[in-house]
Amino acid sequence: MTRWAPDAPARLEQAAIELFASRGYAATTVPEIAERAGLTTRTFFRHYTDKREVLFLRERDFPRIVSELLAAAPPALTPWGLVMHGFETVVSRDFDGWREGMRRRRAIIRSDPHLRERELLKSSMLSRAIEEALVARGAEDAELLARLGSAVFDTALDAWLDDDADPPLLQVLRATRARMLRLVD
Amino acid sequence: MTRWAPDAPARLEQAAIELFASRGYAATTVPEIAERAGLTTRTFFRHYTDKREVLFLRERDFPRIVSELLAAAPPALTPWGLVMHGFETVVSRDFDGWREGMRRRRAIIRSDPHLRERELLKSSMLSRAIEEALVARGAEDAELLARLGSAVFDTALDAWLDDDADPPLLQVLRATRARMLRLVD
DNA sequence: TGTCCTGATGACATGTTGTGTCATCACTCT
DNA sequence: AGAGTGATGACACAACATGTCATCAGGACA
Repeated sequence: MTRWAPDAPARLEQAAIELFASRGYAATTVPEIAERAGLTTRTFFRHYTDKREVLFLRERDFPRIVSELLAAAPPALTPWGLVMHGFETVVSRDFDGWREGMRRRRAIIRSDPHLRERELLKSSMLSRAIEEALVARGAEDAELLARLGSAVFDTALDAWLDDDADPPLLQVLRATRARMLRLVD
Repeated sequence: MTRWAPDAPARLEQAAIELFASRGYAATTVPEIAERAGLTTRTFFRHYTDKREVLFLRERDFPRIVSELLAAAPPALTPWGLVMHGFETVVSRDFDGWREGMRRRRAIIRSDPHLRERELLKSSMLSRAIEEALVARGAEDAELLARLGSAVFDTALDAWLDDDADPPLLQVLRATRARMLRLVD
């Protein structure tokens, strides 16, 4: 047990989500978030580089996770199969059950372009991690593959969050991948 | 002839590019940019909502242009053909010749995550415009098509800027589209 | 038991970004 | 000539973000 209440980052995240949801992102200030978490403004900025970042605590590990996943994947896969294998694995492990929380978070993010911007940067960093993992395995066209994979994944995620029937995300992802094949020529 | 020197937005853009290039994005302040353009800080923020935006003056018209292009495209095209038709048209009209300017701008944008973020938002807004144009023409899977198109376009643009042989962007775009077909399964 | 070290936090100061508000002044329209 | 328009200047100010030093609980170790 440490001297301070533990998990300052998580407490700040929780306080921020509550305030953003109730009075809006732009209308809540960092001092307000810090106070609700029982901390000071300065401490907020020690854990998060800026006000937007507090909504993306979970995303911090994504690039590393995907990177490890791709490095450990079966060697026989095609490059595109490898990319989709990574997404399918992480999706089966980490996503189902979080749907409601993700919906709430998405509603906040959609309410402000600054948050949308940060979300796009996170997605782009994930794409970059995929690209590097592909290069490490000697694949060609890593940049294009990573971007296409991200496009399919992001679209699947949106469809999953919008679908009130709440199917498994893995199923939506595979369907989106198949849709893509039918569309392009 | 107006009372003030014309083209305040363009002058601010020019001043900003010069300062960003010489001393870096983070190290130049808005008052410095404004002074170099012969204007005040307050006037800078009248023309640009924030410091990042000054690098994206040209992007303002993109969504409208693509939108009009897709609305006026031949009706016989497949949805994917329509998306790529839009990119191919705009690319042939507006891009060749700007390569050096775009390379300089890209170097600045890559130097700072805040600028990269804004660039991603612009790309996303373009994608959204494509999606809406597709919906207006009654296409299915508009979101996925727009995202895939953007992925191909962004990748082609990067390859074009990196290729010292300076081929026509249209050619690079078509090659990227073809590469994509070979990759996915 | 006492001392030193460590690391998270608080306290304070400060620079930068972004906005609200009102005044100014050249130009235009009538 | 006088009223209206619209871009800009001037000023005030809130919020964001960072640098720096002080504080203080707990662990390591003699």
